[in-house]
Amino acid sequence: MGTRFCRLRQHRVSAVKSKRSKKVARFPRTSRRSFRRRLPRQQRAQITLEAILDAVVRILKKQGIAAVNTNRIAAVAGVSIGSVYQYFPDKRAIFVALHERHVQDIDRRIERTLVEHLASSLEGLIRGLVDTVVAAHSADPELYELLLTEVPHRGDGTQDLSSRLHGALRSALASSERKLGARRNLDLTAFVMSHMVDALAHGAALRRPAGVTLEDAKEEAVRAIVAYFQQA
Amino acid sequence: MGTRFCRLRQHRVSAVKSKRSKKVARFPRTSRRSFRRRLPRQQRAQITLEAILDAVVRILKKQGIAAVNTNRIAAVAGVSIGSVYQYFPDKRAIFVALHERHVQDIDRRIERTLVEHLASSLEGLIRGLVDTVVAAHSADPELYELLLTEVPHRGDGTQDLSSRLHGALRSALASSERKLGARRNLDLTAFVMSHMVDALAHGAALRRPAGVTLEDAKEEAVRAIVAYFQQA
DNA sequence: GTAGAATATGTACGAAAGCTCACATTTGCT
DNA sequence: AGCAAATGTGAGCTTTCGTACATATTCTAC
Repeated sequence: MGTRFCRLRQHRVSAVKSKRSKKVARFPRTSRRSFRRRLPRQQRAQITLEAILDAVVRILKKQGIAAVNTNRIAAVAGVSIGSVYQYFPDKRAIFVALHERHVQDIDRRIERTLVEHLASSLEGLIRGLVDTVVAAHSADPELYELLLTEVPHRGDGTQDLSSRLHGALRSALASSERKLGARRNLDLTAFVMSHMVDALAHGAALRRPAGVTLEDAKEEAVRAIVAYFQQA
Repeated sequence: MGTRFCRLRQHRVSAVKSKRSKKVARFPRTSRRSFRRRLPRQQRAQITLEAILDAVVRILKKQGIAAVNTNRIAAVAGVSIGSVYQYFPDKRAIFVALHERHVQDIDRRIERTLVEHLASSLEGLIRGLVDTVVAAHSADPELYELLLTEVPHRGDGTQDLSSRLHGALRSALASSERKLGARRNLDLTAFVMSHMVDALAHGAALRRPAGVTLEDAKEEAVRAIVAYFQQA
């Protein structure tokens, strides 16, 4: 019963329902509704929006993707179905927004890490990034796994984790403090390093083989990335 | 119009449809139908099954995931909707089977590569694996991307590419021909290398930054993995 | 405090999609 | 040929999606 999780916000029930005019001209089904309906301008709208996304997460974790339908989302969020469709054009858009929220969370973490390591050695930066990505995935591994495998989310590249890391590493490498030999291709180096950070941190957090501790995996990941960077 | 792609196999239309007894006891909706309905024993059943999976791929590539519904799958496969549900308990299971088919394809390629490189140097093996995985992803990058992002597929770990690579690399490393220092943890080394192969090959095939050629990316991937392995 | 904008409600409903089942057809086997 | 098992069929039932809209509540600005 999802109602246990409803928000406490209460809504008065309308005392009177007027008769509806039947046979109204309906919105044609063929029109494309790929836009988000309404942008939240007030804080309560933002709360509603978050409640909807949180509801999806709860249903997903407790009952699986098959149980996620729009009516249940509304019920668990403690919101009417009408409100759901005021912010999302369709069910799929809800999933995309959920992914976006997750990606933005990781983005913020990476940004913070970059700032913290402006003066660090390259190894320090690498270690910081690995820690950050591991932490991001470890915070809620179950959810992360579900988002990755069960929830469709459109692969438009730009919201891909390693492409964010690529940009971060590229500028870090380009900064005069940490020069790399002129012979090296900046993009190529950043490409390899970003995919290594992503994959190894992800693997360390979620796909560790038996007999390998998280600490060992993180340390080895850092060693591998540094080894690559320092190769002759 | 999906019908253009229908199989040519024709079915006679029943001349007479008997009246159905109304109000029959329906299959209770609550019962779990997580099993595959029927196992194909004859060749035509296997053909039907493949036709269904191929139909999904065609719809997916031409019209996107939103257009993939069970009725259309049946139509494009040139099969009745009933046949679809004789082999798959639900729509989701079709997606899972599609993933399985893909994973098995990659598995076969990896197995072949391993056999081919039984006598090769480690670098040769690494290069072979990178080539193989890149080739597997390059064969149909669009489909691969769709499968990964749009098509839900349940993440049960074992069908994960890098865990297959892990096993392969672990035994390759363990073979007496290519000893690694006793100080090194076999699982840990295989863990890092498998994730590197997977991520870098995948990245090289599908997520290459502008200005980096496929060849460069592959070569750099091999260099990075070898550098890790050879580090002091 | 009041007007107007923004937000929320929820029933009713059409369209589409998921899925079932009684029956028809084909195949393998003797 | 003939029978059972395997396979295939498709009308139609059930569920979900998403819309419409009249109405109710809350926020913001003045």
